[in-house]
Amino acid sequence: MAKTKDENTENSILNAAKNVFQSKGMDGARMQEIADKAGINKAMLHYYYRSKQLLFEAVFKNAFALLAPQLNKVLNDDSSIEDKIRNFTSNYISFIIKHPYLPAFIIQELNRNPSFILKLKQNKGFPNLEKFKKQVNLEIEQKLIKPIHAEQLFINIMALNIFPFVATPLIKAFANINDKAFKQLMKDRKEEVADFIINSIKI
Amino acid sequence: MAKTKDENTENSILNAAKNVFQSKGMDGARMQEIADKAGINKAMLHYYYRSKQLLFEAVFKNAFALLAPQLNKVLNDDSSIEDKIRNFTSNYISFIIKHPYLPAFIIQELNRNPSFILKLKQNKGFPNLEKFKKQVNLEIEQKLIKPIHAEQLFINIMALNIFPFVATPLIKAFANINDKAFKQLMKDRKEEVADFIINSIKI
DNA sequence: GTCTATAGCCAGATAGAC
DNA sequence: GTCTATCTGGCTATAGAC
Repeated sequence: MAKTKDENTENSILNAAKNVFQSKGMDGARMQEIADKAGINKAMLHYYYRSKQLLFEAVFKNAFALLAPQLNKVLNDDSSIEDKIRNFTSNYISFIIKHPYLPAFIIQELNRNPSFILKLKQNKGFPNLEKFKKQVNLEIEQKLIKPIHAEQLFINIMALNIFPFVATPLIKAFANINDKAFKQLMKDRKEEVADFIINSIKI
Repeated sequence: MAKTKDENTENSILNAAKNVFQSKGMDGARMQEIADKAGINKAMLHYYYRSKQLLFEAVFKNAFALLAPQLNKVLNDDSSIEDKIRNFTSNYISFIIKHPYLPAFIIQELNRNPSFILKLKQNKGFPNLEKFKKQVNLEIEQKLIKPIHAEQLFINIMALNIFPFVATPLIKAFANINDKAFKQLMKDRKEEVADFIINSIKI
């Protein structure tokens, strides 16, 4: 419907497709709705992207390409584990507040088709734990942090940062809070999550 | 296909529907596949459950009814916060290892249709944070644990326990591990997650 | 490049025999 | 209760005019 500021048709399609696919998923999305949101005709979708599958893949790859660099930041820079956790948590939650559908979308579609990630792993920017592992083990040796498996620490960081944005309706229902209160909780987490993790591992 | 030990048709349908809906989701599921898995005809599905929507709701409610008591355990018994966290973490991860699709299914379908949870909230067994909040605040006052908002602690407990089972393909790819190694990591988490949380909050 | 019209298929639901 | 056959609608995709 709204053309916002997409210069060309191809871009307005991709933008509309992003909205529809990320909220409805591949199976729930309808080409007609994407066409309507892009303000063009259904036939144009096929003219530019050949098929629903290919349009979906374009959206998915874009979404993943936004997420991956955020992770690489925590995995591959040279700051201390503590600084990494603080920076990552703050940056990442800010990032997701701007793209709230993104993590649930990626997770849902990977669960639907796990082999999809094999293609992504080919890319050289694909996140990798090797450097992070060495650093964790080094800081344990230096008695800077308590013993912990790097994989478990990594899972914990991911979980604490991402989960609330994936399970939003569940959390709002259990905590019995409205949208405004939920958003405030998420803002607070920018610092609270980092403190929580660091409290747990620092000596 | 396999009838396992479903006495009657209705049950074998529900069981087949559970498998298909939980792995494909509402939109991706096909009535034909459910019929095949139940070893009966497509028309029978409608005879017993009238529509795809109603069959789905039966599956969803069953799934949620399995999950809720697990949460109520941590929220409403009288043990200390520390004991609750240890018990919950161990029990919950054991539970999900037996039902690996369950959390992703519930979260995905609630994201697809968030208003669905309003109906669930009517049920008297629906998890509620009030008692847990009071207990957290009391233990903070008694200097047993560090100051933390009960909602944030609750989110953290949920996140650390549930997230890896929701984002399994992502974690396996990032950590570059196979299925066997992943399962071992999850078993280890039965104790590691509780230690991680308690380390963070205890004084 | 953009549109209308329609082909072709597939899935959910129903009718009706047994 | 269980089946086969079929209706009906909706969806992706394409043909073809402009």
